Amino acid sequence: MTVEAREDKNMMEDMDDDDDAPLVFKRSGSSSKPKQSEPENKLSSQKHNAQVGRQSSDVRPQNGTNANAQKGKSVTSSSSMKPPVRPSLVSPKSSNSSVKASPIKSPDVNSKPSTSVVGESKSVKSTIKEENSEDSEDDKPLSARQVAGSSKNNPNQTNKPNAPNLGKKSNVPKPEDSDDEIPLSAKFQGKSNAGASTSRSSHSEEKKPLVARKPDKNGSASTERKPSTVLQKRPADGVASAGQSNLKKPKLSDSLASKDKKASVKPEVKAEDDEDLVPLSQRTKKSTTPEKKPSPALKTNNKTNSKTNSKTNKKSKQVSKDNNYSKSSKLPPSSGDGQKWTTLVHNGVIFPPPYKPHGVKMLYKGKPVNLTPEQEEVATMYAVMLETDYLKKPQFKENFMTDWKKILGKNHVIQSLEHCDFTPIYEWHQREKEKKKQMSTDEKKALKEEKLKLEEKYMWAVLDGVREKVGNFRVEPPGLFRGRGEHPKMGKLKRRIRPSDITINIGRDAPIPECPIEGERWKEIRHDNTVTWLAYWSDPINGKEFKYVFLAASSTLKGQSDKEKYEKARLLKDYIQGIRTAYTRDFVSKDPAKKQIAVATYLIDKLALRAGNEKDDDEADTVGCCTLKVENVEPVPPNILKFDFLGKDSIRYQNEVEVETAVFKAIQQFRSGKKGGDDLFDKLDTSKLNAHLKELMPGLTAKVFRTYNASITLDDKLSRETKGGDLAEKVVTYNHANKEVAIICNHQRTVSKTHSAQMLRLDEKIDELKGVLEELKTDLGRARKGKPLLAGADGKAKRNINPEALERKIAQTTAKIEKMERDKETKEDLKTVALGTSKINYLDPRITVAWCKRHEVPIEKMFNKSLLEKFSWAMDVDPSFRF
DNA sequence: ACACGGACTTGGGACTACCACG
DNA sequence: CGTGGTAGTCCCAAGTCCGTGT
Repeated sequence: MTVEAREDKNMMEDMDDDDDAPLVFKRSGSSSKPKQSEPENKLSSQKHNAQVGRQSSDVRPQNGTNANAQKGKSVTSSSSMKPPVRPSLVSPKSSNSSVKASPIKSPDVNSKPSTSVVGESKSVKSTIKEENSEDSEDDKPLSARQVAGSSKNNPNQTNKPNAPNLGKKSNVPKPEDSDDEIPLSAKFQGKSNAGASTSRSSHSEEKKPLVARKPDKNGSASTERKPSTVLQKRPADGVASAGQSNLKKPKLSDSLASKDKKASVKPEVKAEDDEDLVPLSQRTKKSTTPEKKPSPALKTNNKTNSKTNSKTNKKSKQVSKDNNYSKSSKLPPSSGDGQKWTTLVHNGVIFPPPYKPHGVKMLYKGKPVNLTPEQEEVATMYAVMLETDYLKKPQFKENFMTDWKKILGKNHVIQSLEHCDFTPIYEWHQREKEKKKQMSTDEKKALKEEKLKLEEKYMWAVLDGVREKVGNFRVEPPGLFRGRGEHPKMGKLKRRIRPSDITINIGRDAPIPECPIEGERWKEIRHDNTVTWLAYWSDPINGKEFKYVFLAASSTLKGQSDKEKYEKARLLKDYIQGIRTAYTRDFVSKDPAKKQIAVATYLIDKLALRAGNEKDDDEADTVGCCTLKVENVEPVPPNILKFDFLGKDSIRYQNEVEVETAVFKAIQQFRSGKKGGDDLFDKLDTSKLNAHLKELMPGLTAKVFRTYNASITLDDKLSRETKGGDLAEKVVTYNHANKEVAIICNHQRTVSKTHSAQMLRLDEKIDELKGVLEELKTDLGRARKGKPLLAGADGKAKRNINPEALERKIAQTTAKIEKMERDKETKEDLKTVALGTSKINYLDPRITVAWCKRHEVPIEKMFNKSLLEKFSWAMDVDPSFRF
């Protein structure tokens, strides 16, 4: 064992060296290309994700300030004591949006797609599209649509056109934008086609193989899924390339070698990208379709392969795959059987340093107490949190004490938290922090380098010959669990994770990472290429859950998956109209289950609500669409629904929305005869909902609506609201669109503690500038009349300046004031809205990249370094790309 | 039909690095 | 040159969704 490990090590190191180059995208220039081929593949397959979509703007929750407040979390400052604060606030800004669903034209929804057909469909669509071109409201978010309908009322939204149909919706404070421009709906109808229905998918049955374990080198047992045979070494190429990084070797057979592949691939790829050109509808179809559905044949192959697995298989597999389909079909290699990689090399994970006792004594009933290092460690975790709001929560304290007592032992002097005084430890900690802060820049730098050196080898993995960043190679240090909201387990001790808790997943031919802690060994070694994790351990707080180590977001693997997510959302565009028509029809279904599904789908589509899985009692009490309680939705006649509930992360969602009468009535009916805490949708859960959605579109799940609505909204707003203007104005336009999306998705943040002070300071500065402006104007008047200028504030006489110069100054000052006022507005506006989350997770980066290209905005203005890396797959999109 | 195990995405806040300012 | 505001990172919790075994 060890031996082997060693070898690896070397390898890796070498590689590392190569790369020093820090960032840079791994993929080579064309970068995306290579990948592309893969991505497609994936689509087809399995799992994954679909994601979300969203819609209209109207809906936005009102958050205003309140929202923030609500979150209980936060704030460290203790001063305020309030307990957990949560929601109190809230008042929304009122908005209501009205939404209506627009009924739209086309009839049927269901359409399930006929399979094949891709080509056809495409063409069809295209035609359609062109004709109608614009409109289709479908593309737009519901809300938007509605709004339009409602027309006047909604000020807010922005969105969509008024197409004829729209339903009405309401209002909300936002101004209306120009929605009008939008076209109408035309398109929808056709869409259906496509898809194959469903399922195809892939399940890879094989996956489960299980595990036989054998002891392996590290002593840990290794499991293998299949009978594997011998190991072959990893293909040389893999290694080689590894060093470099770039090309990923395709899984293909060696022969294909990257080059060929690329070449061949490219065209394909191109095609995809090109789709952009094509009308939306077409595009989507094209791309998506092919990708998604693997031909049966393929699947089979894959499966078999996978099963067989083991090295031999691997190789052979690959080959075969390639041959069979890969290129032509576009399927992703992985697609069929769920294989995610062929070779995987990494160095495992790094552990936090062992606890270093500080010896500072806390007081119990006023007297210093001796604690063992273990006891002291836990006491310190608590002491450090002295100034946080957590320590105001009884639940937290109780859980902490329960766990700490286990370590103190039954007869320890410390029996009650009440008599504990952690101040000495807290102060010691503050001093340590201060010391650190006071270190010179050089010292800090040295420290940083030292750390880097220690961690470097863990930062990278080589997957299929490509060097990729590892996301979280640091094992979580022990600490006190900080749950969000009113989590029943907050304050519990999260114990230290040891190597014997960790399962490593690595290529069969790769050396097993050396266990970094002397005398210990890994729990298990696996060689499962159907998953992407490099290591995992079970969560010490909730033993049923796992903590995984994955590749970073910038990796090809994640990039592919991300792209598939957006492609799926784009596919929804083709189905959305039919889906909306269908659920609208079911609002009045006699079948209660159907009716609930229809209403729930409507809410998910219109409000971008999350699915809402069931939760255990030992988790914070939060809800999503399927788990909404009667008390969370209040119908206000004639047709307004007031939502108020805690969603993911205990973030409050408050919104008033105008809905279609049928929905309004349905909600009233669902509520009747129930208590506040009862489920609004008693006949529904996420699996039923998603099963239904899958019948409407292959791979469709609730989250896809969020992605769809978020991306379509951005695309729509950008195209509608970008006027000429300078760079700064364009950026403002983008951020405005981004903000709309964040509001729709209810992405909030707490108001910074210094927000109000900052606003005041801005006001002061503006006032000051205004004073200067007045003075300049006075000066100008005098200068024009030839009078000497008045003395300045400092009492000194000013030099006389000619009127032109004064005018210039006035213009400058005026511009400065305007800019500051704009900045101030934006700041106030965004104080509770977080733009980052949607940018990272919901907005198809190709929309942004294409927009930047079209409007000559440097992409760096919109994406920071991490985002650029994460979205490297989207960089070469055609400027005409539209979601 | 379900409960449950499992894998992967999404999310806000703490922490840091960094940059403009007085 | 300290500072404070921020933008960017890190951290890890909390969701979604799939497959499975019962």
